[in-house]
Amino acid sequence: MGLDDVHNTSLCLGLGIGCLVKQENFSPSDHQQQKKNRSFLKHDQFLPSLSLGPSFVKFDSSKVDGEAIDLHQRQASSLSLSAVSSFSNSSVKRERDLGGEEVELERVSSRVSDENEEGSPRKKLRLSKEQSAILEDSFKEHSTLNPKQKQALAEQLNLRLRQVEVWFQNRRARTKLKQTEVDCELLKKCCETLTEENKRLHRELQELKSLKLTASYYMQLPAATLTMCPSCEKVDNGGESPSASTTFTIGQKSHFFTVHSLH
DNA sequence: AGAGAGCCAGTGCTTACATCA
DNA sequence: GATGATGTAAGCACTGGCTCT
Repeated sequence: MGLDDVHNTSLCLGLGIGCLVKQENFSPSDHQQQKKNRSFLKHDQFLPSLSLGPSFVKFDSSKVDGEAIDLHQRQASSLSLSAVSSFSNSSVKRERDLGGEEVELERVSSRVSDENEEGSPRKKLRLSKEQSAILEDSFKEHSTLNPKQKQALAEQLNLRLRQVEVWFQNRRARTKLKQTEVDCELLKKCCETLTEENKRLHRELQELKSLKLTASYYMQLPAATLTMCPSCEKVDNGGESPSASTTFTIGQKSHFFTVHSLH
Protein backbone atom coordinates (compact mmCIF):
# COMPACT_ATOMS: atom_id res chain seq x y z
CA MET A 1 0.00 0.00 0.00
CA GLY A 2 1.56 3.21 -1.15
CA LEU A 3 1.06 6.72 0.05
CA ASP A 4 -1.60 7.36 -2.52
CA ASP A 5 -3.49 4.37 -1.32
CA VAL A 6 -3.21 5.62 2.19
CA HIS A 7 -4.67 8.90 1.11
CA ASN A 8 -7.48 7.38 -0.83
CA THR A 9 -8.45 4.83 1.72
CA SER A 10 -7.49 6.52 4.92
CA LEU A 11 -9.38 5.48 7.97
CA CYS A 12 -10.83 8.03 10.30
CA LEU A 13 -11.43 6.76 13.76
CA GLY A 14 -13.11 9.90 14.87
CA LEU A 15 -10.91 10.53 17.83
CA GLY A 16 -11.19 14.20 17.27
CA ILE A 17 -7.65 14.97 18.25
CA GLY A 18 -5.06 16.22 15.88
CA CYS A 19 -7.15 15.74 12.78
CA LEU A 20 -5.60 17.07 9.61
CA VAL A 21 -7.51 18.11 6.56
CA LYS A 22 -6.32 16.09 3.64
CA GLN A 23 -5.91 17.90 0.36
CA GLU A 24 -7.83 16.34 -2.49
CA ASN A 25 -7.63 17.26 -6.11
CA PHE A 26 -11.05 18.80 -6.40
CA SER A 27 -11.58 21.12 -9.24
CA PRO A 28 -13.84 24.09 -8.72
CA SER A 29 -16.51 22.35 -10.74
CA ASP A 30 -16.48 19.55 -8.25
CA HIS A 31 -17.62 21.82 -5.50
CA GLN A 32 -21.16 20.60 -5.68
CA GLN A 33 -20.00 17.03 -5.56
CA GLN A 34 -17.84 17.85 -2.56
CA LYS A 35 -20.84 19.19 -0.79
CA LYS A 36 -22.81 16.15 -1.71
CA ASN A 37 -20.08 13.93 -0.42
CA ARG A 38 -19.50 15.82 2.76
CA SER A 39 -20.43 12.96 4.97
CA PHE A 40 -17.78 10.85 3.33
CA LEU A 41 -15.25 13.59 3.46
CA LYS A 42 -15.43 13.19 7.17
CA HIS A 43 -14.00 9.77 6.63
CA ASP A 44 -11.71 10.43 3.76
CA GLN A 45 -10.33 13.83 4.37
CA PHE A 46 -9.69 14.10 8.05
CA LEU A 47 -6.72 12.17 9.18
CA PRO A 48 -6.46 11.69 12.90
CA SER A 49 -3.20 11.29 14.64
CA LEU A 50 -4.15 7.72 15.38
CA SER A 51 -4.44 5.92 12.08
CA LEU A 52 -5.27 2.29 12.37
CA GLY A 53 -6.15 1.05 8.96
CA PRO A 54 -7.83 1.54 5.66
CA SER A 55 -11.22 2.97 5.11
CA PHE A 56 -13.65 0.89 3.19
CA VAL A 57 -15.00 3.91 1.45
CA LYS A 58 -12.97 4.91 -1.51
CA PHE A 59 -14.10 8.05 -3.23
CA ASP A 60 -12.56 9.06 -6.46
CA SER A 61 -13.47 12.67 -6.98
CA SER A 62 -12.02 12.74 -10.44
CA LYS A 63 -14.81 10.60 -11.80
CA VAL A 64 -18.10 12.33 -11.99
CA ASP A 65 -21.08 12.37 -14.26
CA GLY A 66 -20.82 10.50 -17.50
CA GLU A 67 -18.95 7.40 -16.55
CA ALA A 68 -21.53 5.97 -14.23
CA ILE A 69 -24.25 6.53 -16.71
CA ASP A 70 -22.24 4.90 -19.43
CA LEU A 71 -21.62 1.97 -17.19
CA HIS A 72 -25.29 1.64 -16.50
CA GLN A 73 -26.13 1.79 -20.14
CA ARG A 74 -23.58 -0.86 -20.91
CA GLN A 75 -24.99 -3.05 -18.21
CA ALA A 76 -28.51 -2.41 -19.33
CA SER A 77 -27.65 -3.57 -22.77
CA SER A 78 -26.32 -6.83 -21.43
CA LEU A 79 -29.07 -7.40 -18.94
CA SER A 80 -32.65 -7.83 -19.79
CA LEU A 81 -34.12 -6.21 -16.76
CA SER A 82 -37.37 -7.31 -15.44
CA ALA A 83 -38.73 -3.89 -14.90
CA VAL A 84 -40.87 -5.16 -12.11
CA SER A 85 -39.84 -4.96 -8.52
CA SER A 86 -41.30 -7.39 -6.12
CA PHE A 87 -44.04 -5.52 -4.41
CA SER A 88 -45.64 -6.64 -1.27
CA ASN A 89 -48.76 -7.40 -3.19
CA SER A 90 -46.86 -9.53 -5.62
CA SER A 91 -45.75 -12.71 -4.09
CA VAL A 92 -42.17 -13.64 -4.60
CA LYS A 93 -41.12 -17.08 -3.73
CA ARG A 94 -37.52 -17.98 -3.26
CA GLU A 95 -36.36 -21.50 -3.43
CA ARG A 96 -32.98 -22.96 -2.98
CA ASP A 97 -31.68 -25.50 -5.39
CA LEU A 98 -29.35 -28.27 -4.43
CA GLY A 99 -26.32 -26.07 -4.70
CA GLY A 100 -27.83 -23.61 -2.30
CA GLU A 101 -28.23 -20.97 -4.94
CA GLU A 102 -31.26 -18.82 -4.77
CA VAL A 103 -33.69 -19.14 -7.58
CA GLU A 104 -36.09 -16.33 -7.73
CA LEU A 105 -39.47 -17.28 -9.03
CA GLU A 106 -41.45 -14.20 -9.59
CA ARG A 107 -45.12 -14.46 -10.03
CA VAL A 108 -45.75 -11.48 -12.12
CA SER A 109 -46.55 -8.23 -10.50
CA SER A 110 -48.90 -6.49 -12.77
CA ARG A 111 -47.54 -3.01 -12.60
CA VAL A 112 -44.87 -0.61 -11.50
CA SER A 113 -46.87 2.49 -10.82
CA ASP A 114 -46.74 4.40 -7.59
CA GLU A 115 -50.05 3.17 -6.36
CA ASN A 116 -51.77 -0.14 -6.23
CA GLU A 117 -55.10 -0.98 -7.69
CA GLU A 118 -56.98 0.39 -4.70
CA GLY A 119 -55.31 3.73 -5.15
CA SER A 120 -53.65 3.59 -1.75
CA PRO A 121 -50.01 4.53 -1.56
CA ARG A 122 -47.67 1.74 -2.37
CA LYS A 123 -46.12 0.11 0.63
CA LYS A 124 -43.01 -1.98 0.24
CA LEU A 125 -41.08 -3.42 -2.58
CA ARG A 126 -37.97 -5.39 -2.96
CA LEU A 127 -35.77 -4.54 -5.84
CA SER A 128 -34.85 -7.29 -8.21
CA LYS A 129 -31.38 -8.74 -8.20
CA GLU A 130 -30.54 -7.02 -11.45
CA GLN A 131 -31.70 -3.68 -10.16
CA SER A 132 -29.77 -4.10 -6.93
CA ALA A 133 -26.66 -5.15 -8.79
CA ILE A 134 -26.73 -2.11 -11.03
CA LEU A 135 -27.39 0.18 -8.11
CA GLU A 136 -24.47 -1.42 -6.30
CA ASP A 137 -22.20 -0.92 -9.26
CA SER A 138 -23.29 2.65 -9.49
CA PHE A 139 -22.66 3.14 -5.80
CA LYS A 140 -19.17 1.79 -6.19
CA GLU A 141 -18.56 4.47 -8.78
CA HIS A 142 -20.14 7.31 -6.84
CA SER A 143 -21.61 7.22 -3.39
CA THR A 144 -23.82 10.12 -4.40
CA LEU A 145 -25.39 10.96 -7.70
CA ASN A 146 -26.14 14.23 -9.34
CA PRO A 147 -29.69 14.75 -10.63
CA LYS A 148 -28.66 13.77 -14.13
CA GLN A 149 -27.19 10.48 -13.03
CA LYS A 150 -30.13 9.86 -10.77
CA GLN A 151 -32.58 10.39 -13.57
CA ALA A 152 -30.66 8.17 -15.95
CA LEU A 153 -30.43 5.43 -13.39
CA ALA A 154 -34.11 5.66 -12.55
CA GLU A 155 -35.03 5.40 -16.20
CA GLN A 156 -32.66 2.55 -16.77
CA LEU A 157 -33.98 0.59 -13.84
CA ASN A 158 -37.56 1.64 -14.43
CA LEU A 159 -37.77 3.03 -10.94
CA ARG A 160 -38.99 6.33 -9.65
CA LEU A 161 -36.40 9.02 -9.03
CA ARG A 162 -37.36 8.96 -5.40
CA GLN A 163 -36.63 5.25 -5.18
CA VAL A 164 -33.14 5.75 -6.49
CA GLU A 165 -32.61 8.60 -4.04
CA VAL A 166 -33.82 6.55 -1.13
CA TRP A 167 -31.77 3.58 -2.16
CA PHE A 168 -28.60 5.65 -2.20
CA GLN A 169 -29.42 7.24 1.13
CA ASN A 170 -29.96 3.86 2.71
CA ARG A 171 -26.86 2.49 1.07
CA ARG A 172 -24.75 5.31 2.43
CA ALA A 173 -26.21 4.73 5.85
CA ARG A 174 -25.35 1.04 5.68
CA THR A 175 -21.82 1.79 4.57
CA LYS A 176 -21.39 4.23 7.39
CA LEU A 177 -22.74 1.78 9.90
CA LYS A 178 -20.40 -0.94 8.75
CA GLN A 179 -17.47 1.43 8.82
CA THR A 180 -18.39 2.46 12.34
CA GLU A 181 -18.44 -1.16 13.40
CA VAL A 182 -15.05 -1.76 11.85
CA ASP A 183 -13.65 1.35 13.51
CA CYS A 184 -15.12 0.27 16.79
CA GLU A 185 -13.42 -3.10 16.57
CA LEU A 186 -10.11 -1.49 15.72
CA LEU A 187 -10.40 0.91 18.61
CA LYS A 188 -11.21 -1.96 20.91
CA LYS A 189 -8.08 -3.80 19.84
CA CYS A 190 -6.07 -0.62 20.13
CA CYS A 191 -7.41 -0.10 23.61
CA GLU A 192 -6.48 -3.63 24.62
CA THR A 193 -2.97 -3.18 23.27
CA LEU A 194 -2.55 0.09 25.11
CA THR A 195 -3.85 -1.44 28.32
CA GLU A 196 -1.33 -4.23 28.04
CA GLU A 197 1.44 -1.77 27.35
CA ASN A 198 0.35 0.30 30.30
CA LYS A 199 0.47 -2.72 32.58
CA ARG A 200 3.89 -3.64 31.29
CA LEU A 201 5.21 -0.15 31.88
CA HIS A 202 3.78 -0.18 35.39
CA ARG A 203 5.56 -3.41 36.16
CA GLU A 204 8.74 -2.02 34.78
CA LEU A 205 8.39 1.11 36.86
CA GLN A 206 7.98 -0.98 39.98
CA GLU A 207 11.09 -2.94 39.15
CA LEU A 208 13.06 0.23 38.60
CA LYS A 209 11.84 1.71 41.85
CA SER A 210 12.95 -1.34 43.76
CA LEU A 211 16.29 -1.23 42.02
CA LYS A 212 16.64 2.39 42.94
CA LEU A 213 16.05 1.52 46.56
CA THR A 214 18.71 -1.13 46.38
CA ALA A 215 21.09 1.28 44.73
CA SER A 216 20.44 3.84 47.47
CA TYR A 217 21.32 1.21 50.00
CA TYR A 218 24.65 0.54 48.35
CA MET A 219 25.33 4.26 47.97
CA GLN A 220 25.37 4.53 51.71
CA LEU A 221 28.39 2.24 51.77
CA PRO A 222 31.88 3.72 51.44
CA ALA A 223 32.33 4.94 47.89
CA ALA A 224 35.51 3.02 47.34
CA THR A 225 33.70 -0.20 47.79
CA LEU A 226 31.45 0.28 44.74
CA THR A 227 32.36 0.45 41.09
CA MET A 228 30.19 0.36 38.05
CA CYS A 229 31.00 -1.18 34.76
CA PRO A 230 30.01 1.38 32.06
CA SER A 231 29.35 -1.20 29.44
CA CYS A 232 27.35 -3.80 31.27
CA GLU A 233 25.97 -1.41 33.92
CA LYS A 234 26.86 -3.70 36.75
CA VAL A 235 27.83 -2.42 40.11
CA ASP A 236 30.55 -4.15 41.96
CA ASN A 237 31.82 -3.64 45.44
CA GLY A 238 35.40 -3.55 44.32
CA GLY A 239 36.23 -7.11 45.02
CA GLU A 240 35.81 -6.83 48.74
CA SER A 241 33.22 -9.51 48.63
CA PRO A 242 33.82 -11.64 45.57
CA SER A 243 31.14 -14.01 46.62
CA ALA A 244 28.66 -12.61 44.07
CA SER A 245 26.02 -11.15 46.35
CA THR A 246 27.04 -7.54 45.72
CA THR A 247 26.80 -7.48 41.97
CA PHE A 248 23.53 -6.42 40.36
CA THR A 249 22.17 -5.07 37.12
CA ILE A 250 20.41 -1.75 36.71
CA GLY A 251 17.68 -2.35 34.23
CA GLN A 252 18.06 -2.82 30.50
CA LYS A 253 19.98 -0.49 28.30
CA SER A 254 16.88 0.81 26.66
CA HIS A 255 15.48 2.18 29.88
CA PHE A 256 15.88 5.72 31.06
CA PHE A 257 17.78 5.03 34.20
CA THR A 258 21.04 6.70 34.85
CA VAL A 259 23.47 6.34 37.66
CA HIS A 260 25.54 9.48 37.55
CA SER A 261 28.16 8.83 40.12
CA LEU A 262 28.95 6.50 42.88
CA HIS A 263 31.28 8.90 44.66
C1' DA B 1 -34.84 36.45 5.39
C1' DG B 2 -37.26 32.96 3.02
C1' DA B 3 -37.63 29.11 -0.37
C1' DG B 4 -36.01 25.08 -2.39
C1' DA B 5 -32.93 21.19 -2.89
C1' DG B 6 -30.33 17.62 -0.98
C1' DC B 7 -28.61 14.95 2.69
C1' DC B 8 -28.65 12.45 7.16
C1' DA B 9 -30.52 10.24 11.33
C1' DG B 10 -34.20 7.99 13.16
C1' DT B 11 -37.94 5.04 12.66
C1' DG B 12 -41.82 2.07 10.90
C1' DC B 13 -43.17 -1.52 8.06
C1' DT B 14 -42.43 -5.62 5.19
C1' DT B 15 -39.99 -9.55 3.71
C1' DA B 16 -36.99 -13.50 4.00
C1' DC B 17 -34.97 -16.69 6.72
C1' DA B 18 -33.84 -19.47 10.89
C1' DT B 19 -35.26 -21.81 14.91
C1' DC B 20 -38.23 -24.38 17.72
C1' DA B 21 -42.20 -26.90 19.44
C1' DG C 1 -40.60 -34.72 7.71
C1' DA C 2 -44.21 -31.11 7.51
C1' DT C 3 -46.24 -27.10 9.62
C1' DG C 4 -47.22 -22.97 12.14
C1' DA C 5 -45.51 -19.53 15.55
C1' DT C 6 -41.89 -16.59 16.78
C1' DG C 7 -37.58 -13.97 16.52
C1' DT C 8 -34.27 -11.49 13.83
C1' DA C 9 -31.78 -9.19 10.16
C1' DA C 10 -32.06 -6.70 6.06
C1' DG C 11 -34.23 -3.71 2.91
C1' DC C 12 -37.54 -0.02 1.42
C1' DA C 13 -39.74 4.20 2.50
C1' DC C 14 -41.05 8.19 5.15
C1' DT C 15 -40.35 12.25 8.25
C1' DG C 16 -38.06 16.00 10.45
C1' DG C 17 -34.08 18.67 10.94
C1' DC C 18 -30.01 20.63 9.09
C1' DT C 19 -26.98 22.92 5.61
C1' DC C 20 -26.16 25.25 1.50
C1' DT C 21 -27.34 28.02 -2.53
